[in-house]
Amino acid sequence: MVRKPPDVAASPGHGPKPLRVDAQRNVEAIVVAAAQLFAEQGVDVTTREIAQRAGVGMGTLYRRFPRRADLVGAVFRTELDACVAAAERLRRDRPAFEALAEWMQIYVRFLGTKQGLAKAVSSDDPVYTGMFPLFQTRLRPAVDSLFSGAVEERSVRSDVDPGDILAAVSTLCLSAHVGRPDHAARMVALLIEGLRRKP
Amino acid sequence: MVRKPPDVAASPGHGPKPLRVDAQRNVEAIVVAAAQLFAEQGVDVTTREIAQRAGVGMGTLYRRFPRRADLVGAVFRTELDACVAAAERLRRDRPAFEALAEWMQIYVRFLGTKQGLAKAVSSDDPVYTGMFPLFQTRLRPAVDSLFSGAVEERSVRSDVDPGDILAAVSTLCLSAHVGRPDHAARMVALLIEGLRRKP
DNA sequence: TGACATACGGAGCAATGTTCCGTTTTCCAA
DNA sequence: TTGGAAAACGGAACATTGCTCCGTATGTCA
Repeated sequence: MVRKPPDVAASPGHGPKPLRVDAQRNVEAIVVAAAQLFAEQGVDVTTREIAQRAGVGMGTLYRRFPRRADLVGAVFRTELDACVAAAERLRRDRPAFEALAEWMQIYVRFLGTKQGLAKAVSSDDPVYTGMFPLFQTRLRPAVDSLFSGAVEERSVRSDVDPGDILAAVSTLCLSAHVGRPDHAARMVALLIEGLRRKP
Repeated sequence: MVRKPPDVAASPGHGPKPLRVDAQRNVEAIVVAAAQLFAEQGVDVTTREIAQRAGVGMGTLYRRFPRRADLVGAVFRTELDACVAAAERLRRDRPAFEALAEWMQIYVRFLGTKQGLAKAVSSDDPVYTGMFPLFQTRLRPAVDSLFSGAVEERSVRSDVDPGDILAAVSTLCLSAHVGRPDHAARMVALLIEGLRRKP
């Protein structure tokens, strides 16, 4: 019953079939247009508007992204990479606890710029539901590394699941409830504090 | 541009104008039907279905609840009271920190049964946006009382805003991201732990 | 270079929130 | 008790929006 998501990334060389050049061009135009519009107006922009901005028809858009959610997912995924890179950099350059705490705040700010995606992610649409696990999958190795560093350093408790923390922080940040913009940052700080190993 | 929410509670005696008896009956039928359907199928049930279950026409439903969100809000508000009552009871019957921690877990479970309302609350529709502050307003006195008890008892830090904590816990619980059902409970426990006053 | 698979565009479909309006019911003053 | 105005009712019709269909155009390759 669940439709298979489209295989559209065009990773070099090995995929089941290369897209025709016009198709490839259009896919890229669509993702760029969607990213722009999401940033400008939130994830609720209509598919019509996205297609128009990309200079393609509805049919073209839906051929590549059979469900609206697939497009949201594609844009989302694209923006994830910088965050992973930041984690790796901190892990290398800083003491473990500091790296962990600081990356969390970076992550908070990163998600803060993505307001409006909360709705999408907390929807019960299967495609969106899958997006959150994706976040986990993608970020997990980096966060695990930060965590295990801190555990070795004996600066945080060892009885918590890094995945849980990641999920909690994401939730906190993606929520549109936050009144003052620094609310999420403070709550995350508190969470990290609860994490610190007691002497 | 923002429509005024309907004044439909029919608090005894003083309102601007009493509803006609048939109208009053229908309002109640609608709220009851909506509550049932939200519980059974989530907040996404169609207005048509709600009207049908309530045995009224679309016109009747929309006369009382000009926007779908108004109805969601009405149901939401109704379910809030039990939670406030629980807080007051705990405050009376238990040591302060224990009361605080336990109420949080009650709140977690309470919200846990309301899955699917996350979407509504994190929407950017002005009516929904106002719903979260309402939660705060309604629960705030009870939670403040629990907190100030614990602060007097010197068992929690005094530099945090109870409202922040309430918001964070709500966010954590209303989120549909939680994989295992006890995730929220554990995160909240961690938050409370971070709250505890260090010796 | 021609034939065919692939891709394109956009009109049209279905679902759903919301409005409109002719009909029915309640309420109250005479 | 009753007559009529105000309030309320029901549901067909409208607007928006995600998504599908299909006749036409275009890239690809022998």
